[in-house]
Amino acid sequence: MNITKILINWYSINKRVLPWRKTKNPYHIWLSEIILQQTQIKQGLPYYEAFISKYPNVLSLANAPESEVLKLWQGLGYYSRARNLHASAKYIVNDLNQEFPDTYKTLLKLKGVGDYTASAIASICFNEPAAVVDGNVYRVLSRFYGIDTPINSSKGIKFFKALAQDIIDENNPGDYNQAIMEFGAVQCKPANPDCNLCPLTQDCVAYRNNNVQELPVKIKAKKPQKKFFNFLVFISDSETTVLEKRKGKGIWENLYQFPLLESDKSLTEKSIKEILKDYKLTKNSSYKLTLFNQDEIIHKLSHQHLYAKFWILNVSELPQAVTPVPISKINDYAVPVLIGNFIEAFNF
DNA sequence: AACGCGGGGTC
DNA sequence: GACCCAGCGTT
Repeated sequence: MNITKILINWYSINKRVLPWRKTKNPYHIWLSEIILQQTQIKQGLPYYEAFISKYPNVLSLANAPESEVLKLWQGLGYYSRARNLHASAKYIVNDLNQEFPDTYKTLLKLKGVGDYTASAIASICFNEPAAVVDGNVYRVLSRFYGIDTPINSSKGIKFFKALAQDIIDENNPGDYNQAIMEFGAVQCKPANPDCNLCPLTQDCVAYRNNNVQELPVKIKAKKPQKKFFNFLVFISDSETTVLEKRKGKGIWENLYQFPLLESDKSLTEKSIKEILKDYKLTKNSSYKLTLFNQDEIIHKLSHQHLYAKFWILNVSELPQAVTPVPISKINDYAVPVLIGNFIEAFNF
């Protein structure tokens, strides 16, 4: 038996029961695929349920405000996925008359849908033989065929896509695609795969060469940068605070945070007070400054390590030119996990 | 071709 | 600490 048939057989026996495996509704499949980009099933599953429940179809998603979509996405990370999901829903409703794209080529026109996601939707929903290549597929193919071309080089990306396309089951592309991914997730795992109960060992080159653990090869990422974040948590006598919407291209675009002082190194109370002189805080310029966390909170992201301090700033009135947020409404705003954890811990 | 983008998980 | 996860868009 060849690898294609073995994988499909294995999948028919071993596949996990998941809500998006009960449907071919392209809206549902699309939503699941966006949520699962760079995200494990365990983490994404509750978000899928919440989105299906709140937005049962593409029209309801398109009609929602972006702020509400981001709030529902809160905690999942890679927030451009939520913004692009929402923008694409509007595109489908406004430009495509609510008709979901049904080919690899037209699916690619959706923001946030690249080669992987277009192939997944086209194959699962529309039976188009487009091979998916995700982290699982790279691992299974690099080991089975013994290929040490780096999977994140342009050469590797092309090579593995062509290889996957070569072995796809043209008559059953959706099941084949899901089979090889599920196999990578459950059997051919990154660390300590149990090759003793693997149905592919007969022809697995890495198994024969005893270098399963060395594959796939990946060009190493550079180390994350350190950044120092000082948040100013205003609390006025009338129980209001200040949140600002993050703009620009960096992390957490369009999410909310307390006013931020970013620096190259840790700021002291003295330097915070120095900066506050320029704020013209209140009519009588009196305030009380308290550091909430004596030790910096270290928030680790893939590309940055954030060292955060939350400064509580009790004032009689908020500064001019800010929109006050009633503290009672603070949980209506989409915030990064770092901010959300603080709000929960501080308990206002 | 290289980089930025989150947060949770394993080993 | 290193690495991974149903990747994508930008430069």
